[in-house]
Amino acid sequence: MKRAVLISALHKKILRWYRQNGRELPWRKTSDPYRILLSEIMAQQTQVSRVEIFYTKWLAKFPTLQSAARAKTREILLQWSGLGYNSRALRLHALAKFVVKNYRSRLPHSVEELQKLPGIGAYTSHAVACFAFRQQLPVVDVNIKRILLRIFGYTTRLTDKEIWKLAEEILPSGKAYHWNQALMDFGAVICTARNPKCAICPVQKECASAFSPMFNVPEKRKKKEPSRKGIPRRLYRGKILKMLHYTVLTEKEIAEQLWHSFSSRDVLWLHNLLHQMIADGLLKRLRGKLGIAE
DNA sequence: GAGACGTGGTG
DNA sequence: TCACCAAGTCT
Repeated sequence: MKRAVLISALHKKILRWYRQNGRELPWRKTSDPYRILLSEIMAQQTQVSRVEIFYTKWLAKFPTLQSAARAKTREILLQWSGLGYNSRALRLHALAKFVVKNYRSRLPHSVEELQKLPGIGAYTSHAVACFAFRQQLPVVDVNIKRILLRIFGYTTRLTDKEIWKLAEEILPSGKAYHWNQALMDFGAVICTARNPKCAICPVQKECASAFSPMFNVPEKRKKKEPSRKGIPRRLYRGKILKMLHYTVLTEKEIAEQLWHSFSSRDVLWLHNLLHQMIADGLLKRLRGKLGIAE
């Protein structure tokens, strides 16, 4: 099949699938760049079904970029609590303050300017430029990457640059918004990471990997993450942050809440962890105790 | 560029 | 059960 014919078929079939099966998501009904940005930040490494809940709660508390900019760090972290990757909340807070102060509360439109803002990388900058400002740009997230690699049958590793180039090449003229949204839904529902639904896939005939037994083989074995007493370090960070939402504690008091018994080496380990959380802007020291950052 | 970063769902 | 996975970014 000629490439142009293949791409045309993909456009037609995937866009039709999307019209019939696309998810109804709150940020697809708004043109407010702040709301669209919020949804994209929240969706980073987070399932959309969980984002919806936090998105609604957040907007009830911080309906505008200005209101988020004015908020205390404690309120920001409290609203984010439970969603994960708490640094995203801090970066969004910093972004809001910066844009209110330097850009008259208006988000920049260009990918280049967006990407200078905290918490916005390649994916989010393109997503905001396309979804909020309707620019004809490709978007590459984990879904779209997976779909493209499968359909075009790439077995060798592609660099990020090559994937983005491919995404740009197949962008249907004038339909970037719906195409990008369609691909992400398609990846979440049909072309899933494990057990993709090839049997009901609308582009089964166009796909180089349909029914491939190579699915379900993890790409790379993840190296074990740092942990203490069998509990990953990042879980400690989450627990500690929640502990300190409404109070301040000494390092010893934190240790007592974490562990039934602990050694001096455990205390040193905890001290270093807290030091890192302070460096990350999550916590601060006050009168010998730890609390949420200002 | 590999590793760190939260939390909850899933096969 | 438990390792993988989820609209990535930063260092």
